[in-house]
Amino acid sequence: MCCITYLCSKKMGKKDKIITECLCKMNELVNTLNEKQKDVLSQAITVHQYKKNETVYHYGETPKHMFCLLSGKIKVYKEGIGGRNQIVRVAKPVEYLGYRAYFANGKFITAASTLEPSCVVKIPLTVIKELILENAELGWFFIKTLCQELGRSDQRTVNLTQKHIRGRLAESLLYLKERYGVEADGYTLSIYLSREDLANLSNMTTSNAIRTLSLFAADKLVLVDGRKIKIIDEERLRQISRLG
Amino acid sequence: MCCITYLCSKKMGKKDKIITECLCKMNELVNTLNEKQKDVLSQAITVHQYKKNETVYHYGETPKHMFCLLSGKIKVYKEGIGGRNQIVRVAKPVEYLGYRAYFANGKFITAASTLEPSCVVKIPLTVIKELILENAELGWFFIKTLCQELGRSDQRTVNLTQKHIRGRLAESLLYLKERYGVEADGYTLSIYLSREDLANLSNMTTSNAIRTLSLFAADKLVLVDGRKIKIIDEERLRQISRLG
DNA sequence: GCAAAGATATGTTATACAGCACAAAATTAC
DNA sequence: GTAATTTTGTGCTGTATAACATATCTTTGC
Repeated sequence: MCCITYLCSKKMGKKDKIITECLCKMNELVNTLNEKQKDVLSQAITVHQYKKNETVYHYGETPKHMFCLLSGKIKVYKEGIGGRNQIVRVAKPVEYLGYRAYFANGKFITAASTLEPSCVVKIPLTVIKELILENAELGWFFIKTLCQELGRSDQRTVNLTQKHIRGRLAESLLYLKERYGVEADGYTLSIYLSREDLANLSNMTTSNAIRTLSLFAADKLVLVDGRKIKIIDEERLRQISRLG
Repeated sequence: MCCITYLCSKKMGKKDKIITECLCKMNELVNTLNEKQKDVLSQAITVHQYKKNETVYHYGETPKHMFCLLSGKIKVYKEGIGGRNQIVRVAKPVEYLGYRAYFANGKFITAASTLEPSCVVKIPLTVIKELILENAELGWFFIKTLCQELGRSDQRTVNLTQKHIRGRLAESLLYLKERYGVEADGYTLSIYLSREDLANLSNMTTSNAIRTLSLFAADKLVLVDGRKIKIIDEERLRQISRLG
């Protein structure tokens, strides 16, 4: 991970330009702020480039910053029993991470790492908390986001516990399509996960993720080429997901 | 379900007194408000008495009110595959329910019903939203609450998916103790759930909830008398929950 | 280019748990 | 007080899926 703004610190003009570009991408959040608050934020943030498979934050750490994913992809996961990880969500640009634990007065109970090279803005949590307490509209932004995530989390609990293995994998593939979309061909998922990550997302062993994906391919529901997955028959996939 | 304030509407003094008492119990929320906002709230709320096993809100309904549980106990659950319900959380006084779906712009994806006779305040969601947008401190109250619930939900996902049946039941018993506490004897859980509800909380069949609870009793971890459950050996229960 | 390490694939075995059947006990209804 | 219904308890069977073993294919490092 390297801090872009630090690297550019000797050419202040360029640094300011980078920060401005970041704030522009974070418009959904920034638009709630007045000029003074925008200034406070722009003084507080730093920009960082992560390589693939780098850790953004660790389980058990005390949260100091929240993260805004500007480009790339990040997985948020819990370390489960016997080294088996459970991916609880995947983030795409422009989404925010790492504030939940701080707002709930606790340490991180999840970890996060990049699935691809990613550009991330770090915002000190003390600054965000102050801004929320003086700006109700910003608070509302977080409330909406949290409510959506809580809904998704409750949904996931039932999906992962009650559906059979085929239903869980089908659900995950549809989830990935909904979150990251498809490439220009209209079929290939715009994310290349390892079978292990696919398994961790679907609450199954790696072997079973491989096996079940092969079965889906044999049934002509998907077309698999290494980590590229084309979703051919979305309707039947949806049906499999529904029926468990 | 009957509306207490309506029943008393001819004696305005008594009605006002009831509303004031309610606002007093809701102090954690009400303390964030100024006098004018308190007045808006007190004009908007109604008080309702629910019998045991009454539905507070249904799956699929459009949310119009949020609920504040003043006394009693409520379960929030999702209808799963094949009629098997999954209890996602249980509420105790004084906690708030039914606002998530509205803030996320959706319909209820859970249902809620009383586990005991319960007194509930209904607050129109439009009123709460307006108050949040003009009062950052109230927004912060909801952010904190949501962050705690989201953490609990993520935790539950891993517990329910990765732990074995004994671990899941142990976890549920500890969860109930932590949420509702124990009676004067220091051991008996202050909530009497049916074996079916205990199963729905622990993601297992009713038979297995009964069987596993009997095993716990045989192992002298708990003492069971009908729906009364005494937790005898909390330390070992905690161990079983940890190890899965 | 080759060795080493990691990811993917597939078959076999073991087991935890659901599903079902049925009995006993407790609660509710009349 | 008796019948009907619901809840609780126990045993048996089947099966979904984890766990393990092993082979092949792919990537990485030198």
